[in-house]
Amino acid sequence: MTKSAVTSSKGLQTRAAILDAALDIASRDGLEGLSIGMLAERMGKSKSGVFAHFGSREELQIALIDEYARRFMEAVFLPAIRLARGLPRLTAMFENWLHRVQTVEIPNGCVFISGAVEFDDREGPVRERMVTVNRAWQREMQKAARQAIECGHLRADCDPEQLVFELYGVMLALHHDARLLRDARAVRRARLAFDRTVDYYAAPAQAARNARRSARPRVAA
Amino acid sequence: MTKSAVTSSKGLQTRAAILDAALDIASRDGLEGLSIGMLAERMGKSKSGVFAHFGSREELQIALIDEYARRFMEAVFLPAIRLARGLPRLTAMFENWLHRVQTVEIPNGCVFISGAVEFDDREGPVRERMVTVNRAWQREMQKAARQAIECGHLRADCDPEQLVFELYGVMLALHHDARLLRDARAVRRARLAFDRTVDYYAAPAQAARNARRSARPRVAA
DNA sequence: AAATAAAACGAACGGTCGTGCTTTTTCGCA
DNA sequence: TGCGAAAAAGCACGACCGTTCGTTTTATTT
Repeated sequence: MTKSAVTSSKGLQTRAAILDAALDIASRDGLEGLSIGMLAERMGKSKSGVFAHFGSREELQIALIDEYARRFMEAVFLPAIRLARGLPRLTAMFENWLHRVQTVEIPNGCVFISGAVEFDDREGPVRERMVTVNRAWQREMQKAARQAIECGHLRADCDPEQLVFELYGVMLALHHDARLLRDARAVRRARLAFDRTVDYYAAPAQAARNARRSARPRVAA
Repeated sequence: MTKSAVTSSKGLQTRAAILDAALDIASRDGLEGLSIGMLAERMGKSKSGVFAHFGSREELQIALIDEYARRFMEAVFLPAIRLARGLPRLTAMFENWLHRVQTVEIPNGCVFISGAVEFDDREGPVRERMVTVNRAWQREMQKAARQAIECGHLRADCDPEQLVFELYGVMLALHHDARLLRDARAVRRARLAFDRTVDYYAAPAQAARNARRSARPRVAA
């Protein structure tokens, strides 16, 4: 369903299957916790057979990051572009994100978060890729925020980068409370924080129009 | 200076020294990235000699969590109790935290964060201890928030747990941007987010009194 | 169906891991 | 100064790690 695109010729097909299983493990145990041995065992294949598809553990990790980012963008940002620019689209992005967190990231873990923590003070291509994909989604969200300003939904003095910084903080806190502390109220807290943040940056005219807890559709793909 | 308390009889003395070096490694590479071998090499001691002080790797990790939590509380919360209850104390806590982040956590890493990510879906005593120390500082900060409400500095309808949730999100975003993305503006962003949050929850009378970016002392120990 | 290419396998390498022993060194005290 | 206890060292173990290589099994093409 969310598997990677159309496959061809056996090779790419099993490569995709490996990537799929690897994402499952890496989400749980992190990119460093993922070992080729356990990945092979889980797939009922030999270690060397699995290994050959990527050439090195590092390239496997990079492929994992790319695939995870692809799914994230597809689930969070892509469906939102069908909505009107401005606050509707920004809100939809947040809701899509929240839905993804509840359905896949809380049960399985998030590679963006574990990867960031694991590689934030380690040099090399894995770290660099991590930075790249992070910048990519941040840019996307900043663009949506900027459009909300242009539409007059958010105040002109609202800094898009600051807004995205704060919203990502909400997501990180959500992961922390939901996964480590197993606090069921975390999702509600995250929504409240989002509302409060948007409310703060909302243009006066728009703020009055916000019926405080309006309906917010999550746009499905 | 911030070494652990008074030591006695060689044994506890070297144990403290090991803990000190281990904290350095664990901050960088996480609790799982810390190995007894590299710890021994770094100290110029034998693996088994280091090992004997803790009995198991798990107990070493737990001792590390405790020591890290002790230092955190000592640096962030303890100095703040000398200030007046309410917003002054809450603000001091945040500033002390921010100072610690800049001086030790950004350069070295944070065990609370890496530990949370590493153990959030793994059962066992290490995870449990992680939860315990997390709850401890959250309770402390919630208390400060509650007092700020009682003092009339924050609105009566402000939920202390929600406030702490949001403030921790700010800290997590700070770590992310400062460590992974190496964004020097992260600290400024965190302060802005704190101001905005407190401003939002501030009681009307207090809000007017806030001269927007007032002096905020960081209370030294 | 035969020939060629791609994929999976199995065994082995050098390393590092945590941990259990036994022995040696060092310390604290009478 | 010497003796008992505590601390450190040395060594070995089984397990798992990523990786390499030669072989065998599958796919694909002629």
